[in-house]
Amino acid sequence: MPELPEVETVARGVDKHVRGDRIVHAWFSNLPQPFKTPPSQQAKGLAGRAILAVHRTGKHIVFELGALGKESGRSATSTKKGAEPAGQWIVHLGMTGRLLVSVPDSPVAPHTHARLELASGRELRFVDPRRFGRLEFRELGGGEAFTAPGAEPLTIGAGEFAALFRRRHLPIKAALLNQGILSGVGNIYADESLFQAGIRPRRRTDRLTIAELDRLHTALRQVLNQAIRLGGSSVSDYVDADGARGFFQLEHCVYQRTGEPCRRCGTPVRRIELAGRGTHYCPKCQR
DNA sequence: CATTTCACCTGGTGGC
DNA sequence: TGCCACCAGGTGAAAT
Repeated sequence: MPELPEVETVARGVDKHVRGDRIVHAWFSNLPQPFKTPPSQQAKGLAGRAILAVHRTGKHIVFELGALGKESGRSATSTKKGAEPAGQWIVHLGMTGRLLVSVPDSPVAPHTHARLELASGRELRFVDPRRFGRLEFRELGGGEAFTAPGAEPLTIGAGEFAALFRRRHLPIKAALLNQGILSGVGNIYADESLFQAGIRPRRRTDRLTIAELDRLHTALRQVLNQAIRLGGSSVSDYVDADGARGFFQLEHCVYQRTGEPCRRCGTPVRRIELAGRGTHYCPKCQR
């Protein structure tokens, strides 16, 4: 489910509900799959922490956590401004992960792998049927704060953007999906931005002109920003922190529209396989 | 090295 | 109704 716009939507929603709250108790399933840090270690690490803020980096949701101990840190510690995060909880949603803010007595969905009980009485739940998601806890002694490996698509400039692709020899779609180059772009927004830019997914990055890379830079940011405004794409089961669906799927021009007429020229949308992923494009509008 | 393929999982859909 | 093939928002390890 989750690419940059969906992850951004979830992170904003979670932040709104849990910023300033405190984790009273954390429960984790004991399956091997969705844990980058062993569940027992996460449970111990999270209990008692204040949640300072929640934000997105690439496709990761990062919880900035306060220092442990000092019950109800109201007195002495409250005066120091901008407390440094002492730990981080990092959530990657994989394909089917959901992060939901619930009331504690609401029914627990199948495939719930984490439940964080909060001081406010709310409960934060991580649900992930396919278990491609990842949960990680980091103690921040000195450094080691999480950073996404690739460039942020929404803030990168046109020149830097073009430079990312200059001397590579892979299809542009494969490059867009590579998180080490750009972080946050996935299958939907790769296809949609290439359509907006009029570029075929198989074109090799080192054969694209500066003008084409400029178009792609503009198209990508435009597509991502509009998707964020619409709360992301709910293709099958994606929902935000409140369980609400997004609406950008109604704006898709090519993604999962195989055989349907191109919204611009009417030519049937074509589907190929590229980099192991279903890839959709208009053979007339994209060259 | 850089690039490509495949395994990791569950569930929904559509054909027969 | 059941069975089966195929598809799905991602990514790291293995192969080329």
